[in-house]
Amino acid sequence: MRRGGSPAVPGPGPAARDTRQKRAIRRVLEHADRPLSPDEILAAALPHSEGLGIATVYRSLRALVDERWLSAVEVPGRPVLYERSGKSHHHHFMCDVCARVYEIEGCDVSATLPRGFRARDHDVTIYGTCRDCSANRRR
Amino acid sequence: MRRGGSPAVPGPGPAARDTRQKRAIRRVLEHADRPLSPDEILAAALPHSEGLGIATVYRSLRALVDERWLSAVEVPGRPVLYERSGKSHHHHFMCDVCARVYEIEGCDVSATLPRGFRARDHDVTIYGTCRDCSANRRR
DNA sequence: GTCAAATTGATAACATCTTATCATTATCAA
DNA sequence: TTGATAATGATAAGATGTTATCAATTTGAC
Repeated sequence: MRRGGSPAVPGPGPAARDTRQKRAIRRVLEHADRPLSPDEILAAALPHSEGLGIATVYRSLRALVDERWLSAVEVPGRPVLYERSGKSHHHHFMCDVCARVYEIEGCDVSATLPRGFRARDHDVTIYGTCRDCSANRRR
Repeated sequence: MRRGGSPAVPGPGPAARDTRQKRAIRRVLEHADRPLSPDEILAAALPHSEGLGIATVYRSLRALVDERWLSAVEVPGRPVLYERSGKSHHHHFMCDVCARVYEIEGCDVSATLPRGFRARDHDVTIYGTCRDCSANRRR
């Protein structure tokens, strides 16, 4: 059970200050109900931190991933998304219409690999129409 | 069973010539045992068509996808790969070591989607170590 | 063989996403 | 409050993948 008290890096590093920007970004990610892109995170955090810049978002995301507070979610054909670490095993649903990515639970995968292949992990992405977009289209 | 005699575009377009370059590219894809990236296709086709350029590879790939001779395969965090169309339903395995992508058959997925979500398709990507890399590492 | 025009290859230009730079500002231990 | 310095924001620069440009070449109907 790899958890890493401190990041894999040597020393504990410099100070690490608690800023309005980082608080806003963490806040957004704590309350997100789906993985978010850096742009979405910026947009959602701006109201809590006027003037927040995209560079700070990227910097904070990198730091939060390093300290394992965040996990990167990669979906085919989209930029990397971010979600809180430590969630139970789950997969993702990408809406054809709005391109948002949702988490889905209870997904079973069974595969037989060729001789000599060893599996370490897997991703499942389901494509379709999300609830909002189904409703808006009335069909 | 959508097959499209002619591409979704209006007219049948201009001539369409049979060139050494296109033949080389089609040949590579016909004999590939896994989805290939544009760079891999260029490298594999070069011996059959000296001086072949990457621009021609991209042009040809686009044309072949348009006429449904090729399908694009998207894997998280990698450039788009291409494989022959018309293969039976299958998924992909990406090697952690060499980053090559293989096709795998016989993969079952079952998921329960939230109310209002409708699935249209799905992708499964399994990560691990391929046969070559397992063998080379002797462990 | 001719020749209009499709195709090619080299490369510049784009698109997109991410990181580096640096002057300015904010943090927080003392 | 002070002050060393971490952090920020604007933006340039980088990385990567793909497309456009255009002169030169190749194709193929005649």
